[in-house]
Amino acid sequence: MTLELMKSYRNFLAGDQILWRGEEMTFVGSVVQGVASLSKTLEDGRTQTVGLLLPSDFMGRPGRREIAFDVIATTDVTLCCFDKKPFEKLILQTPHVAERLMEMTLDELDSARDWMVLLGRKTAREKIATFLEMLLRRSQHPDPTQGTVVVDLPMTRDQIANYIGLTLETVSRQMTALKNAGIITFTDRKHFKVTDPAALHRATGDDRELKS
Amino acid sequence: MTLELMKSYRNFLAGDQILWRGEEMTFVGSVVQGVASLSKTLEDGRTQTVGLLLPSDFMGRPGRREIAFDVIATTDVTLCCFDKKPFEKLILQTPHVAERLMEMTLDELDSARDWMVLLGRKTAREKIATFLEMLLRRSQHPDPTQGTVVVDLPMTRDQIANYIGLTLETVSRQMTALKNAGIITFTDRKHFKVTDPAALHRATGDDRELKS
DNA sequence: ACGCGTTCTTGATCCAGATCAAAGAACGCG
DNA sequence: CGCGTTCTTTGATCTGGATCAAGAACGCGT
Repeated sequence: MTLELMKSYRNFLAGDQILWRGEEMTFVGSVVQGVASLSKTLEDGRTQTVGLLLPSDFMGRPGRREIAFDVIATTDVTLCCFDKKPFEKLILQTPHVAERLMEMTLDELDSARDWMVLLGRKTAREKIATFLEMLLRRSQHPDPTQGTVVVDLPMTRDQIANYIGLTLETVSRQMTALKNAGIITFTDRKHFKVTDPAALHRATGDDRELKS
Repeated sequence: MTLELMKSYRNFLAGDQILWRGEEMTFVGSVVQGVASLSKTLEDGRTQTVGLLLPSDFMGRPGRREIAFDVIATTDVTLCCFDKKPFEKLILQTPHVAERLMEMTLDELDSARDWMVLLGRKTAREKIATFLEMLLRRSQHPDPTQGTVVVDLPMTRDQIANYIGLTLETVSRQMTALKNAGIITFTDRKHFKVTDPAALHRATGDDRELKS
């Protein structure tokens, strides 16, 4: 009856392919820990990451048989999975869950569109700033004292480049530029602090707006 | 009870702003004829079109209070509208409609992601080819004899540029390049024929796949 | 038919970011 | 601890598309 009974956990190592494009999906689930990326590949090998799954993000689309992109574990990942069939049954029975799912899909659509603006119109620096600000916003601040918090940078320069439509060299250069501008500092390659959040936001090119 | 009773038509002239970003949406609806575009603007005026509404496309997101982008009439547009409140009530009562809505939202999400690949990774020529092929696919062939059909190009070079992340000059150049390559011909600025659909597809950079 | 604003094409030049190349860091792993 | 491997940074150069700048073609109203 309840979701609890049909729940299972799956683990993947960094680099593992979780799902292949065109593959039939047998389960839905959500990310417990780690990061996974949704990506598409052109015939000649160029790839574009079309979405990131961070902890708490939902994966899978009830009602769809197969998936339209590859899902790859960016870091080691733990997924909380439900078999698709019973899950779909549950949706039919509980309108509340269906509503929530619709809500989440609309959120995904909104962020996909925001990303279209980034990919189509933003400069390299604005892309990096937007990406880092997004990580800051989504990072759970274990200590939300408004002091600078260390943010996890859970991917390589190359993976970042694929997500924001640049090359890894440009990613590297723009990140050091942001560092030299005194906006961020790196504790190591995979962790950074935002020393000047306002300047970071200004560097994104977005309208000033703090919304939810 | 039925949708028919709460239906109304609204007309807009080319260039009219149908909805403003942040505005509260009072209705949902679908495009009867004409084309509308969904677009976002950066603080300095750069804009990116994040979606096109062609005839039969649905507009509006039940459950969401306000809209996250501007909706502008690209050509003269006729909308078939329903007041949002009663429409939402209808959804709650008819799971079938809710399902259909979910289906459409997932389709939108998929095409948004395809567009992310275009914006992030495709060359100018591939962008144009992809755009034209999309118009060809979506154009209702009044005469589906597999001869070359005249396709409507319902927007200016500038609007196209905003949709595919280029400048209007590059759009113009690449379209003449495609013409010179013998792939398409123009009857006038707003109508073209695809003389070599296979070559057009090859020019898109996409995997060969004909799916639905 | 004519004039005028708008849109489109074409040419010349420029530049942000790609590409090519080569050192440095960090990271296992035996 | 040493050593190959995989990442990252930094430098030098190249280039696709942007930008700047005229004209040419259209479309519309009178």
